[in-house]
Amino acid sequence: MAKKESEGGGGRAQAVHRVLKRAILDQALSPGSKLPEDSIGERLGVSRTLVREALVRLSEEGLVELRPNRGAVVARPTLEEGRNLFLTRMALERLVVETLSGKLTNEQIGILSSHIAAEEAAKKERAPSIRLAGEFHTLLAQMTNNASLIRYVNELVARSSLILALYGRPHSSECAVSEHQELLDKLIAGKTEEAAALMAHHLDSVTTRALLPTDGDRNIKEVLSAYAVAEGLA
Amino acid sequence: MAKKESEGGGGRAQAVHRVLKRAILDQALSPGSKLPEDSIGERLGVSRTLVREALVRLSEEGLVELRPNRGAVVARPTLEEGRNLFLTRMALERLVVETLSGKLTNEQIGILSSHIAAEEAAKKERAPSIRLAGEFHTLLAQMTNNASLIRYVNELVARSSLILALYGRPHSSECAVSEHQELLDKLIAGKTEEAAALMAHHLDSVTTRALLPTDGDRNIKEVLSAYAVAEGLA
DNA sequence: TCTCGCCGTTTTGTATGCAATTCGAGGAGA
DNA sequence: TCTCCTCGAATTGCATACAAAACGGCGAGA
Repeated sequence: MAKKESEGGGGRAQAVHRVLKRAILDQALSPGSKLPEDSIGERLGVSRTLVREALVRLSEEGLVELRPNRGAVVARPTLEEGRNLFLTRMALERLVVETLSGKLTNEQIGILSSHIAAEEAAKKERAPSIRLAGEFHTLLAQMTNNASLIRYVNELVARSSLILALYGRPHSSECAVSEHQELLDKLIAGKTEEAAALMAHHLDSVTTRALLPTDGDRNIKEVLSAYAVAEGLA
Repeated sequence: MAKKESEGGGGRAQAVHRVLKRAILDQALSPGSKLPEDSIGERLGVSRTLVREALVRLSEEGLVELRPNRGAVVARPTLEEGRNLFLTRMALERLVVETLSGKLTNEQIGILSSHIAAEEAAKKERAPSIRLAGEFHTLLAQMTNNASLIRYVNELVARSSLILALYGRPHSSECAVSEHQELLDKLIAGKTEEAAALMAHHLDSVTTRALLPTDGDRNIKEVLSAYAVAEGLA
């Protein structure tokens, strides 16, 4: 009845995919890191074939960049891409909110509440709090039962971690836990427009708080990189 | 200056991907068709490795279903998935409209106008008119310069073709050309809300015109399939 | 000292081979 | 006649082998 191999959907290729994705989202592999097929395969005990498949998947999700003949690296979204990504995220999460408003079951409310509690508890540790904050959004999406919506929100949330890793202020809480609680309250009360506005504000505050680089050197690097890509200089 | 090999981004894997995608969107490969790795590879003059990579990509885009150990088939979205997909599409295309409203350049207007003219000209032929109608939407998305938005709209438009292939009425024009023209007018005039409403109506009319099966047997099959998946009977 | 180009090393691109799994036909038993 | 089992054929899962391309160091020339 129970499957072996640490559960998971299907074959080992999926497993490799999950491992890499997790490592990227935990920032164990930070943006720009090289992802050589053979060393990854050696470390994970699989052949390059499977690693390659996982890398293709990750590139489709926008988490890694596949440079022809030059290997894969963890994606390094530009500031501009980051802003656009949050715009897209807002459009989709608005749909999430509209779909869920006033329709949450008690069970769902319980799940969300305890998740918020977990966020509160982990507020001090940076890595888990980032992950939990993202999970709140994917959890909401999940509850819509809309497959494409779920997939895209998941993807965008994952990529948001990359953005925040690159451009986020070190000590700002990316998602204020209280905002999650407020949002949940509005959703329960069925106040769709207020909930949507709150979600918009929530995401917007993340972008303005995080995307405007605070310290000069980061700023300079970013400015230069924008020019560099425009000139094809990597 | 000009690249060889029928253009295209990069390696042959991408080429295989494009070929299959095109074939699926043209309905030369209809939903449910088997996609055996070796026969495809043989036909295209590449090895199974490359075909496999292309299939993985297509499955990430939702165009093919990858059944472990049982091969790949062209995706056969359910009616429910279709409805959800159009909901997601609406949310994203609303963002497209909001982004573009009042900001189209003359060059862009020209491109869109001549595209609409092409749609008008091809109105009689079924396959090209479906493709052109989709391209109008991807063209709009393209003009937002928002990479993630572009990607998702592209994907959703492509999958919409599958939905329409499965559930569309044979003789309804899926996208009324006149609606495209109206939408363009509103965009040029900068009437954002009217344009958004028009886009919503446009997509909604597609779903209601097309997604409600007209003939009884199709209806029955679909109803049964919903129950079947719920029971795990494929 | 700086730049450019050559060549060995490393890494990717792709084909192929073998093991494992699934599918389907045909036959035995009821 | 219908069901179930068995076995061969076809297909996928995965590893490996080889060719091609990119990276990096070294030395020649300015």
